Amino acid sequence: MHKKQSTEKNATEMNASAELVNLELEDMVREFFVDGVKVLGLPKSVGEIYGSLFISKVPLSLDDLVERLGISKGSGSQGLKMLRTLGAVSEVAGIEGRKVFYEADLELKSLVGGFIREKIRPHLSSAKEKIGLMDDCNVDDDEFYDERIQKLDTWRKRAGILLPVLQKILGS
Amino acid sequence: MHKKQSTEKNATEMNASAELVNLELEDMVREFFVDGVKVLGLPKSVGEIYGSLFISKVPLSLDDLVERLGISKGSGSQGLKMLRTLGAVSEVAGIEGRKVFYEADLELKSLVGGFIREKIRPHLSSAKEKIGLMDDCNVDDDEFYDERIQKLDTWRKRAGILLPVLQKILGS
DNA sequence: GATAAAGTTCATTTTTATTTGAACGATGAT
DNA sequence: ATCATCGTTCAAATAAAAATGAACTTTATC
Repeated sequence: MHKKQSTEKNATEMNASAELVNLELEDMVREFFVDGVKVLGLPKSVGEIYGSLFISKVPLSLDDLVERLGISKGSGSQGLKMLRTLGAVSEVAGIEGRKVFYEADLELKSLVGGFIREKIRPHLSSAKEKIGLMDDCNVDDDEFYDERIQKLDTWRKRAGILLPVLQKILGS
Repeated sequence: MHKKQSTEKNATEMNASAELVNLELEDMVREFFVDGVKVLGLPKSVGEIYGSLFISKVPLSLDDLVERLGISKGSGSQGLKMLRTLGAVSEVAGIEGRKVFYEADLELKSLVGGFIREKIRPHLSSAKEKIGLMDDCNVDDDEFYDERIQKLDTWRKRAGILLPVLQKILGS
C-alpha cells in the first residue's frame, strides 16, 4: 500500500507547483485568526482552519488541513462543521472525486450574521425567558428587586437593538 | 477564640434583619450573570460576584461574598480585582472598620466602557501591528496576499468605528 | 455487493483555564 | 511593639474545554 497515491493532486502540491507560497505570512495570518476566534470564544482549531483557508490561494480539503496544521481528522472535521454552521466557509462545487474542498467566506456581512445567529441570538432569547421567570419569582412585588429586574430587561432590549446596527456597520 | 466576634454587623445579618430576602430570585440573578460573563470570556466567579452585588440590597464585603458563594478568599479577591479594573463595582465609602464594602455599578455605559477599554481595544491595537508586519512580510508584493491583508485591515477599521457606536447605543 | 476512500462521532486523553489555600504583607487596635 | 484582621499573591490542585484517534457510517467505484 502506498502512502500517497491518488489520481487527484492534493492542494498542497497544486500550490507548490503553481506559485511560490509565503509560509511566514501564512503563519502570521493563521495566528491572527487563532487570536481572533479566541476573543469570540471559539476553539483554536477553528481559527487555524479559517486562517488557512483565508490565506490559501486554492480551496483545501479536510485532508489538506489536517496535513498542514498537524491536527487530527476529528478536530478538523469538527472545526469545519462549526465553520459551515457559522457560514464562514463554503464547499467548492465541481472539484474532482468525492473529496470536498473548502474556501473561506470573505464577506464580513455573513460572518457577522452567522456569529450573531448562532452565538448571540440564542443567549438573548434565553435571557428574555429567564427575566420573565425572575419576575414570577418576585412574588411580594419587592420594589428593589423589581427595579433590578427591569434594569436587566432594559439591558437586554438594548442588546437587541444593537445587533442590527452591528450587522449594518460590519457588513457594509 | 470566637468564630465570629466583631463590632461590625456583617451584611448578611443586616439583610436578614432588615428585610425579607428572596433567595430563589438571588440564585436566578447570579446564574444569569454567570452565563453572561461566560459569553464575554470572563471566569464564572466574576459573574457570581457581580450578580451577588447586583441583586444585594446592601453593599457586601469580600468576606460576605466568600461566605455566600462558597468560594475561596483568593478567588473572591481576584474576581473583585477584575471587576474593579473593569469599573463594574465601586467601593462604598464610609462604612465602619477597615473592611471594604462593594456595590455593583449599574451604569451600562461604564460597564461597556470598561469592557471595551480592557478587553477589546488591546486586541484592536495588536491587530493593527500584526497587519503591519504582514505587509512587511509580503516582500514580493504578491497581489493575492496583498488583497487579503487589505481585507483584514478593512475589517479592523470597521471594528474600530463600531466601538463608539456600541458605547452610544448601550450606554444611553 | 465488495472494497476503499471520505467523513463523522464520541469516549478518552491532553491541554488550558480557573480555583484553592497557605504564606505573606499591610494596617489598625490595644 | 504585638496581635489580630483584612486583603493579596502565587504555586499547586481542580475543573473545564479542546484535541485525539479508533470505531463507525456513508458514499462512490469497480
